[in-house]
Amino acid sequence: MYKAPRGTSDILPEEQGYWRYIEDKAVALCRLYGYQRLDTPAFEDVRLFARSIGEGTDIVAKEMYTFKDRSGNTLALRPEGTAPVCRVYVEYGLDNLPQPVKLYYLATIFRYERPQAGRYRQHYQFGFEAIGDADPALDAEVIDMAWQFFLSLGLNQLYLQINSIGCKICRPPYLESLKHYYSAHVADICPDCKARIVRSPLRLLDCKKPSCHDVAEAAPKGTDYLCQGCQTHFEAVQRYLRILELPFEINHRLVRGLDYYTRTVFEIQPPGEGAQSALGGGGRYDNLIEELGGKPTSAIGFAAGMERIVLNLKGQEIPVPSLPRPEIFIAYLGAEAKLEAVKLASALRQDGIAVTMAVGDRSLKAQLRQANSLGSNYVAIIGEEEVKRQAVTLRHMISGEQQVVSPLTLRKLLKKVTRG
RNA sequence: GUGAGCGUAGCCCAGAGGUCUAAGGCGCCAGGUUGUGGCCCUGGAGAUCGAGGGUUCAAAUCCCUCCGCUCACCCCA
Repeated sequence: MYKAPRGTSDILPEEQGYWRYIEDKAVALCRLYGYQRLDTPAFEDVRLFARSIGEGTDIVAKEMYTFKDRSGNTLALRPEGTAPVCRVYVEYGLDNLPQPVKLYYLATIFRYERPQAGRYRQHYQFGFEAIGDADPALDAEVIDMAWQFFLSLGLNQLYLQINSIGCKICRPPYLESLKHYYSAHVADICPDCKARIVRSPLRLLDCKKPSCHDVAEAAPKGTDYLCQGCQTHFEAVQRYLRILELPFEINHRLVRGLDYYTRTVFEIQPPGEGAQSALGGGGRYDNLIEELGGKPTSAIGFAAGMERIVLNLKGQEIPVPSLPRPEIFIAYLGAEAKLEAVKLASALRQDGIAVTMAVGDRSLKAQLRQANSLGSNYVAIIGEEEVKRQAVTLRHMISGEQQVVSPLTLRKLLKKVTRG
């Protein structure tokens, strides 16, 4: 028997309420903040990702779904959402629009990873990017927007963490100092961290092993090494966040896994200890557009994992609106009545009313049972009696009241009742 | 890539060598009402017990291999 590939999942009708809920909130949020939707292909030239995310990152080194197509081009299923947006910005000359350009996406992301709770090989991300300005007020607006998104979903007790990882001027000296510090403490750290000293020093700070905790706590702080520009920027961001009354905290150990980040990085965490728990994260990437062939352009963005949001909505028992149900179910008894039922269903749909018609010539009892489980408020019953009288029996499923009316009257009644 | 746990009907699961022709609940179908749902009652369908091999007089149950799922590490949303 065929099964969904490892790390992928099917979103069955009964789950769709969560997804519609999240998407609706995302779209409403983007309207409020002035972001426009952008859809890009599921795959891109592999180099777009390799260059932007960083050759040394896990995502590029071992997690991309890379393939050659029949003409020999090497493509990759998108492993993140920011690079394609930047590609579009450069390719279509969006630098000619008033800046910053604000775009959002709801898209599938693909990474070849070992699946576990909240981590999949295909997942959905909602993300938004503001490209074309370095104003710290824009950082604050993006962080605010991310925070308001989760608030609008009804999620509680979230943590907002921010940090600054500097720029290409002040980060190298900091990394040197970090390496120097850790080299002096190799005896106290885990084997993974020893490897990180060379491979990805920033990640040293992120190690969750208790044994490394003290060493990381005492490590040089990136914010102490910021150049004048980055320092001023970071302070300004915090000032705006305070004005917005966002409950942020500075986490000196917050770093992010993609190479393109500069200055502000931030993450939103749910309550509890979950393993790979970040609901969303983002940051500034002031060099990326230029690296992709555009003019030097500052930008900042955010992305959230939709599956993790669903997980948290369920965990916090947040109710989501139920999906639409048929307004009326049409039951029939006998071949002649069936013809009338088909006609009535068509007429009601012309009126814009959601109709489910019974099929399969089953007992009235079975048909009503089905109407009940579909959750329709009304059932129209057409049997021999009704055919003879050119009428239908309209049953209200909540009160149980019934009346015999003409098809025309039925249409008028339903139009009135289902409006609004 | 590493480690741990788990695979019994569509779903949740009992079962721990013979009493298993595998129990129960949900769901599904039908009847209780010659044309009336939700509650209740009755009945029914639905399981190569993940696959293959082995031990044994006897395997859902013990052993091995494989496959799959889950959780954790790594890393990320």
